Amino acid sequence: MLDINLLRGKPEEVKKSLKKRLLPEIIVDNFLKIDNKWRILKVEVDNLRARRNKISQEINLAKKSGKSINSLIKEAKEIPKKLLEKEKSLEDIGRKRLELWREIPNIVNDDVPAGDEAKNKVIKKYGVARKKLKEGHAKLLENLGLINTKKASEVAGSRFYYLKNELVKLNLSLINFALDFLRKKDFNLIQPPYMLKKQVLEGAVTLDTFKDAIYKVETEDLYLIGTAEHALNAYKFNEVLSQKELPLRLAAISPCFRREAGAHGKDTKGIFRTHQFEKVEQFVFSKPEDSWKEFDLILKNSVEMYKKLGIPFRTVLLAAGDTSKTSTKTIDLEGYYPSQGEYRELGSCSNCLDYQARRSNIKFPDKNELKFVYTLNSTAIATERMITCLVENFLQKDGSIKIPSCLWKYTGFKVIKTEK
RNA sequence: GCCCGGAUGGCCCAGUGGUUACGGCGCGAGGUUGCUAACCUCGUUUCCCUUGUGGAUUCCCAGGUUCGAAUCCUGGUCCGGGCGCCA
Repeated sequence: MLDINLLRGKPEEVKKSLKKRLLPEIIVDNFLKIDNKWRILKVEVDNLRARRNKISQEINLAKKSGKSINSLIKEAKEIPKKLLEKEKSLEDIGRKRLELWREIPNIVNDDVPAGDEAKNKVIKKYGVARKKLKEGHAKLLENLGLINTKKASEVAGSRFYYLKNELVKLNLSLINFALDFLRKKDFNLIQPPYMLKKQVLEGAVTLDTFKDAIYKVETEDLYLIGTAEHALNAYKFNEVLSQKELPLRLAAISPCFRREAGAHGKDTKGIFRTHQFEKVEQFVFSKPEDSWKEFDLILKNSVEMYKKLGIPFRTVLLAAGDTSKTSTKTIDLEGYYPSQGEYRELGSCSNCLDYQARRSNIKFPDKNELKFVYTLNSTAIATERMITCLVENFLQKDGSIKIPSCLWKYTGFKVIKTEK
């Protein structure tokens, strides 16, 4: 969430950002209205509490000096009644206020273009996107006997899959490649919890993500993570980090679970968009002044890995309307898909400033005050998604699939052959 | 799943119903001296307002009892120990 002083002091700045995101500016006024109400009520409640505390002290003093306390007690007994009512409405309004506050998205950075995804800006292209293909990854993998989505949808529903044989190894190889790569860059490797408590997950995501993307575990107060980012942000939930441990760079491997509620009919074939996939994720807790340096670092890591894999891809600065609510600026990495003649998202790199840290209460000491840290995240490799891109780009004339050389030591094979 | 014990400021730790939660370490600002450092003073939860010698809030979380709760009661979470179950 945003700094309360920014909301109160410079609401026009927040509105400007909302406009760039194509979101209604009125939510700022709605928040400020209720914030105002809350402040007035808070003063009333505080005053009543002050009176109560004072009388309690007087009772204590009178008792010690042996004076009569009956009349004092009588007055004191009146206060809780009045308080109860006021406290109740303070709480109700406070809850509503927090809800509205949390739904105001992060301020987008100055260089982020206004508008929807049509305004996304290509930054740089890597490799050559020239190959053409009739069949997409889904058909290719099925023909090779490497996936079975039919059985998966029968037993689990649409957007599930069975990976088979060499594809299982390829998937694990991508994971190991990414983990080794980041370990060499001194990232701390993490295998996090795959479920989180509601309160903790709310520290990383806004309500719309909750609604469309997150699975609830029915028997517990737990939710399946949609990405390791959630669990990595949670790694320091409610903590004060020391100056020394910043920047704290983490790389996690986890499955990701997504309901894809808002994506009906899109990318329904194969393993491009699924309810469950593996991803290696980079996450950084940083001091404010270092955050853009860290942003460049994790973006560069992702770019380097994609280069080693040898796929054609590009980096794209997302327009405000396409940037997630927690992020101030996001750069997507998009791989080229010969079957579609298009670039599609493989991962993204975001700077969330103190937006998540404020929600999750993660601070560090600076001078004689505690400040919120900045958080950043970037996809290293979302492996199933990456596989779809690899197979389309590395399909050979005889129907076999070439494996990038950086993966050989993990796969143990250099090509996936056609025979089943 | 059952029984027992625990959770207090950034960290460690004291505090069995009553004014301002004790002390140590760390950190920050300022200062003193014999300057590879020692010591002293002040500060170090969050929020609100009329910005000052102001008020509220804060002892794992949510309720409750009370004029008043870190302290008593109920429920929960997590940590440690014991028993049970288990891949």
